[in-house]
Order: sequence, then C-alpha cells, then structure tokens
Amino acid sequence: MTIGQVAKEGGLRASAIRFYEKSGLLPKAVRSGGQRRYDRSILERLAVLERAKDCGFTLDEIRMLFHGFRGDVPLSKRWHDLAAKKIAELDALAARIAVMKELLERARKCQCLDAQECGRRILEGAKKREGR
Amino acid sequence: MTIGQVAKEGGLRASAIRFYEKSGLLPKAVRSGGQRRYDRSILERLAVLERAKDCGFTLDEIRMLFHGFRGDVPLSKRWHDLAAKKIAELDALAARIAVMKELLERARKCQCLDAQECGRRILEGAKKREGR
DNA sequence: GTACGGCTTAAACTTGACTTTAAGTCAAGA
DNA sequence: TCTTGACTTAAAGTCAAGTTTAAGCCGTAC
Repeated sequence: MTIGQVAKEGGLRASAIRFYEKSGLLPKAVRSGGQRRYDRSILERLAVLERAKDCGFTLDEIRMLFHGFRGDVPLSKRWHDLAAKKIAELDALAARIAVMKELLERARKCQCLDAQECGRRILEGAKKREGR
Repeated sequence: MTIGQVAKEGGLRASAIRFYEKSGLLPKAVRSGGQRRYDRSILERLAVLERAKDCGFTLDEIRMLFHGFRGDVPLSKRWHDLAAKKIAELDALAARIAVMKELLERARKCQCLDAQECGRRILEGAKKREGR
C-alpha cells in the first residue's frame, strides 16, 4: 500500500503518518523508488496508536508504550502501567473541572455592575479564606 | 505602584502584566519616566482576570468579558452568558474524560503480547461495532 | 561618577501535534 | 513527449499563553 492508501483506510492524513515515522512511533517504511510501501499490518499498528491517543496519551507516552520498556515486557504490562498513571492524571483533571464548574455556577449568579465591584468582592472573599 | 509591586501583590510575573496590557486585557498604564505606574484598583481588575482564568476561560473569552458586549451590559450579565457556554464546554470535556477512563480501564486488563495482536483485536472490535 | 536594580521595548522562544509550503522526483496515461 | 497526480524532503507555520532575551534607560546609593 502507498502512504495515501494507508491514510485513507486508517482515517488520518499522510502528513501525520510521515510525522509519526519521523517521531519514531511507526517503523521506517520500506521504500520503492523513493516512496513508502506498507503491508496491511501497518493498520494494526495504527489502530493501537489511535487507541492510545483516544485514551489521552501524549505521543511521548505512546513512544514509551512501544519502545520505553525492556524488549521482553509484554504489551499488556506496558498498557497496565501507563494506564494506571493516566487514570490518576485524569482524576486530577476531573477534579479541576469540578472546581471550575463550581466557580462558574457562582459566576452565573454574579450581581456586580462592573469589574471594580466584582474584583473587590473576590479580593474580600480571598482575604476571608486566608484568615481562617 | 510599579509593575514589580503589582506583580508581587497580584501573584504573577511582570511579563504577564505587560502581556495582558498588550493583549488589551488590562488598560494601558500611565507612564512616569517611561515606566508604568498603577493604583491599587489594578489589583481588583487582576482579581477578576485571575478568577476568569480559574473558571477555564481563554484570554480571548476574557476579552469578551471585558470588552465584547455593548458598554451598558453589566458585568453580571456578561458573566452569566459566558459561564453558561463554558459550563456546557466543561460538560463535554468531562464526558470525553469519562470515555478515556473507560478505555483505560479496559487497557489495564489487556492480555496482548504485542502490538500486532492488540491492533487486531481493536480492529475486530471496530468492525463489530460498525456492523451493528 | 559609577555601579546597581528595576524598568523599557521588540522579537524570538517554548510546548504538542501536527499541517503547510516549496521545490523536486517518479510512473503512468494520452 | 508531455502532463497529471501522488509522492518525496526539509523547513517553516499554527495555536495559547505567556517567558526569555538582548539591548538599553533611569534614578539612587555609595
């Protein structure tokens, strides 16, 4: 398959495939007359890559998944370790979102006429919480 | 107050204050001998700005909060409108996080020995869901 | 009178995940 | 032979929210 065919079947851009190869996330493709040629197993590799992206992993983390462990560590163990860390990250992120939502609910009830007043209230609130 | 004093009391860097001024998020400061001079009301303005950031607003959105409405729209109404949109965004984000967590929980239970196998399973799963 | 700290500016750099561009190669079809 | 169209590369561009850097000015303490 040419890079264009892989891109179409894989649902991404050819430029992304080139980028992944250069970044070490995909093996260097065989060239024929200068052009990359793939067999269908590249689609499996891409599926894992996409799945990892859908899980919220960065490309650096996905590089770990593929190359960051000793060669004899099975993929399942790599997934397990990285997933545990990422779940903790996502929990932290969810907590931050909860805080934002709480602040937004309060903002929705704001009665201030202008930024002066609003700022004064915010600063007072901060002072009060500091005193506790 | 000099920019350094404002930065210290406001808990941010002087470079950020200059950046906010250039971006139109803070009014142009009066200069004395070329240097910016502030009175304490800048701290109230900064408090609103920081609060908006804590709510998850981008600087573009915060610009809307300060300048994006007709001049006679009170700050409370601006907060209200922008907060409603942002809450919807955060809900969408939270849903995406839930999906990621679900995928990660499954990944944690992965038994595959290598990427080939894992990719094959993912592609099979996708095909199945497509058939439904 | 000079050293020092804090200030000024514009412009470049940072991160992440790519895309876009420019200039060029290659094989196939008319 | 000429023209497509898909491919090649390296390098630069994109977005956000600032930070960092370089070069220079200003007032004050010694």
